[in-house]
Amino acid sequence: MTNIKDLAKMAGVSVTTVSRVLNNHPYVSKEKRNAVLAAIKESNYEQNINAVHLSKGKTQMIGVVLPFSDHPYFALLLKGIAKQALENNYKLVLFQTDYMESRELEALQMLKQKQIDSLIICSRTCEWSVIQEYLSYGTIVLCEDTKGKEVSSTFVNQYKIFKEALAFLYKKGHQRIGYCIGRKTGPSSQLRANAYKEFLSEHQLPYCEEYIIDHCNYFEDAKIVMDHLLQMDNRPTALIVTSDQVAAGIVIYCQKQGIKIPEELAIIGYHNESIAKLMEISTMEIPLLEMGKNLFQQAISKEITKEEMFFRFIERTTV
Amino acid sequence: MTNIKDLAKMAGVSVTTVSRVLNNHPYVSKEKRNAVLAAIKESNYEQNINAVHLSKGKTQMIGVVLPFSDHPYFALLLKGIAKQALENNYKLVLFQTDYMESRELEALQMLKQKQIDSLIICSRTCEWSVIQEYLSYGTIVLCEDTKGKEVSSTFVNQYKIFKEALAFLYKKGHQRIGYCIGRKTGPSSQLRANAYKEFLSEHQLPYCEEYIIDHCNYFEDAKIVMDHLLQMDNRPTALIVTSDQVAAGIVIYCQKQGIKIPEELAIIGYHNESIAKLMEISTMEIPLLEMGKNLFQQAISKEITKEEMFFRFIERTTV
DNA sequence: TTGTATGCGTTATCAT
DNA sequence: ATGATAACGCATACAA
Repeated sequence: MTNIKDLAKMAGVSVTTVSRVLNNHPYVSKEKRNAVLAAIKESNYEQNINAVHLSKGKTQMIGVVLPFSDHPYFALLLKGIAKQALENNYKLVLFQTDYMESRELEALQMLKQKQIDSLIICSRTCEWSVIQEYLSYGTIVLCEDTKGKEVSSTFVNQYKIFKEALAFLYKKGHQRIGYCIGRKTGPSSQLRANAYKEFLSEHQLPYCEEYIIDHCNYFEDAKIVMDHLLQMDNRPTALIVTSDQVAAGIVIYCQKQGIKIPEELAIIGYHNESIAKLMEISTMEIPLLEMGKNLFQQAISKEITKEEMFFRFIERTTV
Repeated sequence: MTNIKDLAKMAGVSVTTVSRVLNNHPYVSKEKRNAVLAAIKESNYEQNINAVHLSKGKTQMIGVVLPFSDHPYFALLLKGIAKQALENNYKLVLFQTDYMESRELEALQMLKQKQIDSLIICSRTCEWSVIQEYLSYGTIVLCEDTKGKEVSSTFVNQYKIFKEALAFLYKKGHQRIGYCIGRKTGPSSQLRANAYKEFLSEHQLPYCEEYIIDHCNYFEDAKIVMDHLLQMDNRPTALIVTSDQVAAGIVIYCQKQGIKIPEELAIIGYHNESIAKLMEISTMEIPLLEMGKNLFQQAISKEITKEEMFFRFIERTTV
């Protein structure tokens, strides 16, 4: 492996000069520049990027924390981030956490160790207080409403979305409304739970634990939902499902079981994933690609900003 | 930021000793070790990983090249890779190429620059000859049958899979068989095209350009397929679709259009994605998670190995 | 068991 | 415009 020193020798100049042409700095004569260029070509030279990183104290790499990459929500978010990273000449380091705190900590650790310049946490498991400790080591960006906190974030108003879905269903005459979520803990679910409880008390409806179904992430989780529903005495007439993928699964199951949608069970999905368009599932559209782009921009920006993205209810045939 | 030198001073030892306790080397007395540990705690010290990388010449990072992360095929592959990376304490750098050669070259470049120790190329765009040039800079792993070449690979026999799907359909009485692929170029499609042509000539069937539909990656691409199909005079009676996601889209479209499956159109999907189970789509199962794991292991292994994974036809209701 | 000295490959500072 | 040389922070061969 030839290095910058070798180049200097070959070209008959100093390492400084070599570094200058390598980094397109001014103040280097045409002759010397050409000499260096020739040496580079001849030696098949390549920068050792780790040395550059050490010297500069930056890596042009950004970490992305997400629970799993094979879920449309995160896959789309990631796609948006990746697109923007590419345009800005940054690399992405992926942390797939499965919602395990230890893995999120690893990512935070890498920020502290300077292996990544910033960290985008698409869905956090750690308490806010632990994330806070790492704020001084680099930019951290979250995908939730961070209110007065000292971090940038791009988010949608999960509370409002849920409220709107509930209101729509109520207006359609539904009184027994259930919902499916990915995990009970986590900031979004918290907001949804609040919205749900408020909705119930506003309309003096009873709270029914059974109506909340956890661990709904993939198509196949629809089976759990349906099994759960079918054994209930007084099952909900409508379901808010926080992922179109799961909503699609439920629709298909209902077809098999002969349960009419929306007459016997109304469904509102989330995100407006492509399956929702295809299957004509009513859904709360969330601009995931845009959010991904935004998250990335915030990751490389010096300023702390909070950007709320807009959602939109799309009425189709399942409600 | 306190560094190893500061620690040494604080603990009253040499940097070497500090380095030793940092790396859990033997030959350091309890007292000194404790002194160092205390200094670490007190100073809130953290290794600068870039310096470690430079010094060691390795980064414990592995690159992953794939066209897009929001496609079940690649998302699943990635999930398998990520799982294994985690267990082996490696980090993943993601290269989303959109099938653009320049982006694949960037990844190759990073290998050359030593930013990553190895590179896993899930789907390549570059010619083999250009990849070959980078072999000396680190381990490269491919996801295709690499025959006699000097690279490790984990793959399924795309030729055989396609042949088997065709044979099955033929046995069922189909003579006009079309197929949908993600892109016409690329190693897999080449093999499929060969299998297809051989199949046709074996059974003295006519080759019909129209029967091959390109750019089928997502649910929504099913629309293109159907539009294409519906305007044909003599459309195929069966379709091999190299992604269950697209297959699912086609099934749904057919339901809407009143086209009976499998009577009017038989369908064989690929991968046995979860949507295929749910919708009871016949499919060629491919162990993507396993392949991902395998790819990773090969990436960190010294030896060059080729591992063919087994596929399996799962007959359900669409054929 | 411990420490000294050197190397890793760059960039940045400061002369000239 | 050019070049010595000092960082950057750590690992390690070698010496003791």
